[in-house]
Amino acid sequence: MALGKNYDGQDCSLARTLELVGERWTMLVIRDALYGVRRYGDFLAHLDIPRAVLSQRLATLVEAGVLERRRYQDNPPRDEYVPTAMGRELWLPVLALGQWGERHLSRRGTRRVFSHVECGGRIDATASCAACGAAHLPPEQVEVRPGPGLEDDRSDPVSVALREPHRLLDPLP
Amino acid sequence: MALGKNYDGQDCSLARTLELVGERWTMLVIRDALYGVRRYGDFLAHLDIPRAVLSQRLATLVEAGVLERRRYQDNPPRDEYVPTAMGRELWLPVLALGQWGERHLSRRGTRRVFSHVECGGRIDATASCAACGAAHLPPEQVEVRPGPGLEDDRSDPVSVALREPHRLLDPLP
DNA sequence: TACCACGGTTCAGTGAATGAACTAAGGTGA
DNA sequence: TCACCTTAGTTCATTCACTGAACCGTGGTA
Repeated sequence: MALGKNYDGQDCSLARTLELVGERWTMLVIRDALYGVRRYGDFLAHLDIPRAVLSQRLATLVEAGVLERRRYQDNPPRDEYVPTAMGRELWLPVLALGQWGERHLSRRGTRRVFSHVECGGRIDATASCAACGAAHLPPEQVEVRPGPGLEDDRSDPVSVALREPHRLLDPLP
Repeated sequence: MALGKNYDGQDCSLARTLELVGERWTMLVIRDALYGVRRYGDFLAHLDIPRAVLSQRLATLVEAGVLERRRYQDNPPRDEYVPTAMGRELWLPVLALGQWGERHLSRRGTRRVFSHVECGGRIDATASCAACGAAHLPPEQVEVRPGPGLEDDRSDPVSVALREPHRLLDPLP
């Protein structure tokens, strides 16, 4: 979203949520973080987002407790951004929005397939496994792989890595 | 969201979805439509949204097939905006986002309680009934009522009407 | 005839997004 | 030692969407 991020007078959890994650690019940053993207440069390469906007979004999400900024090496000092428990719970709305788009906005086939790591069953828009019936699966138990409708010719390393099947939240190689 | 609505190069259903429903105000318009708001003036009164933005959002949503514009009286000619099947399926992501906000951004208690009309059980973020176990309930089977955390002192007729328990999609009185 | 309700459109001003250029800290190779 | 590279930003002029107030048009109503 953007431009005046406050929906004053809306005593509604949805409005509060959108003030935080409804700005332009924010939800895509969160999706990438759930996919295992952690470094500034990787978000940048994969999203084609203006650097200034990325910096601002990451700072906002860290301050809100959705992402944690964590030092992963000292020489030179480098930080990575990792979803907190609060951030991991955004998995459900992110999935629901994406699945809605798959159903209604995709003329080609499925772009990404989500499956339950334990049984291999497909996962639906409520994060439940069609095969074993497990409901509301957390991202740690979900694997993504490209579907037949994915038409992704991007050659940056992040896009290439995301074309390999991998478990959600697992950091990119 | 807003400002340059296209996330070019993102071959992702989430990005496609956000191009449509991720602009600023759009998701709140959809929420209101699911709550039973149908008329231009009612959206306007309840959301405090600039008229020009509301007009543009309604037009976009109608063109995309999320809302249907429907004549409800001829003298004078008046139209209303009603969610299509496609729009009703946005219930799940809208609920998931709202419930995330209830859990993580609400210091007071629950603002709105969703329950299963058939059994009265509470509904969770995946639209499943905690009491009878029915999963992925459609909005027609869900009732909203104010929760203890709702601190809504708005006095416009729409806010007043929405403070009464009512079934989703049922038009306001 | 005057006025009102509803559903918009128009427009000047504001402020966020964009994208290119620049900065800074630190490592690497010759 | 010097030049150069990588990563992670910041700065800044430009563009463009949002804002809010004013205006418009249609069709009742008093």
